[in-house]
Amino acid sequence: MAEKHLYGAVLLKAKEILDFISNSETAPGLKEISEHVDISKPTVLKILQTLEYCGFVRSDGKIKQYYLGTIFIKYGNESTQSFNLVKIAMPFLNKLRDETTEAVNLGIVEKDRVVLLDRAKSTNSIHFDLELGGTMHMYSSAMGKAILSHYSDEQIDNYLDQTALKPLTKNTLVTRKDLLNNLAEIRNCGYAIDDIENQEGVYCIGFPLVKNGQIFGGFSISAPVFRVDDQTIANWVKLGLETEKNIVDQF
Amino acid sequence: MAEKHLYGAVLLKAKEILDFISNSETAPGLKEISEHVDISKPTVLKILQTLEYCGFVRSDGKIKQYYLGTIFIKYGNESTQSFNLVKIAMPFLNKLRDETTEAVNLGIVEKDRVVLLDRAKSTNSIHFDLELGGTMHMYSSAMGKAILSHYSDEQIDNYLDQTALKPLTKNTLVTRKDLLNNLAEIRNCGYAIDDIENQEGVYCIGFPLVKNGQIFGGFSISAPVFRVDDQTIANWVKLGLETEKNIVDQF
DNA sequence: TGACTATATTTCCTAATAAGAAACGTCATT
DNA sequence: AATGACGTTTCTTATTAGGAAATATAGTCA
Repeated sequence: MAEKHLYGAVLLKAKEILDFISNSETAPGLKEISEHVDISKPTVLKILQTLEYCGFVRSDGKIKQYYLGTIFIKYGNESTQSFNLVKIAMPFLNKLRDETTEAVNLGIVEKDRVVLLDRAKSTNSIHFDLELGGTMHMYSSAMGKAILSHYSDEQIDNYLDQTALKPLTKNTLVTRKDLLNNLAEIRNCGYAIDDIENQEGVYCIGFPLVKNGQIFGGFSISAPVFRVDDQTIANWVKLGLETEKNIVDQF
Repeated sequence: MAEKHLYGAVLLKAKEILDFISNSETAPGLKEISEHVDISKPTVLKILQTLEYCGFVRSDGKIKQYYLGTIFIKYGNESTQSFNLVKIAMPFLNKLRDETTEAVNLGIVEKDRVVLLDRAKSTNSIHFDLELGGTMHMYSSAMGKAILSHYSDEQIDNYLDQTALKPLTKNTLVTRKDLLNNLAEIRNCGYAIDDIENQEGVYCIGFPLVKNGQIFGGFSISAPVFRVDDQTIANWVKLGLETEKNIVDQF
């Protein structure tokens, strides 16, 4: 858990607890939390009580169940709004969603992963939603590859040295060579294709957001693969590249 | 700050710091944070470093500026989704937004305040958005009054004893008598009106969500007052009451 | 109903952690 | 080159944290 000498042992424990609650399918109780984060029940209880006092968790029932507190809705919204990129890009991305009817996602890279900052939801009844604030690998996602393609050779090497290319679907690019070739193509054509490389059944086209050689984010159009054909792709690419230009001009 | 004997002094401090960052218009630095939360610079620094390690804050620049971390986008989304109410109500509220073109807000009460869980944004170019996760007083907001009207007399007394009725606009109901009369009306007609009582220029109609005598939330239609007239209100009330019924039936 | 089980909560003492004054770096500005 | 404004490090004392074991409380089943 710890790394070097970090102050605030309680904070690190609180983080473990919040993450565990966050990742639980069903709201956990004290015993379950205590077991999974490997901290004694009394300590976990005391931390949970303080977290609840702070509004970081809320609890229900006699045999208590813990949920993440509503204050995170506020914090999350503020984190999103702290990115100028979101304010600038979303109007264009909403328009792109209207034009394509498909989900349009906006992200940045943080610690080698793509973080989904905001999105415009698909208007189709059958669609996949990415979770806000969720993360994806760069190597498997359209947005990630679009961004990665604008890294320097050294940065790419660095990324690849630290990242295991695990297959997420049967199409995931898992060799350095395949990925590097793909990145060269992307650099050339200006957009990235994720043909069911990141998630079963999902096809994405990703675009980088670059100004003065500086990459500051990316966006993607995301659709169930059965709604995708060559003509559609050509249209989405055209619309996406226009959108990209509009966002970069405003930035 | 503290109340009783709470474990985790560092957590309480971290909360103060996060709240200060959250409430700052512009991203603050160490000195500014230290001064405002009244904790020494070294201590604040150490807490910030741990918060950054946890992903709770991110920082920029040499003279550092701190922002809320993107992990809160994830936590916030999960907090929202942990309410079944959101999953059930939002499809109906999106429909209501489409029918009215105005902002439709969904909330619950937490610690005597209305918390905005989710919303459907107005499709009009001129509109006010409530901030996700933001809170409002019950006494001044349509949603709050709609919910309060379903409290027992004792609960209402309790609320009023603990709450100062401060005027937020010139229309805010600031006397116990006026508010109690209004609550009686609301109980009678089934919806609440906020006629610029909570925020300048904003008119809202609020509806309670009640099942088996149990109030579990509320929603409101919210519009700039210049778009509101008697006929519009009558229509919104009708649509709102239908929506209310649909949501309660599903709950 | 009463015994049993599973979970939450409290107690209490030792070991570990936190706090902040003061000194030190670092950068930008003039 | 000097100034000022901030971030960072050091170090010592006072405070806080941790968890074993005991206790309380709710739910379940014979």
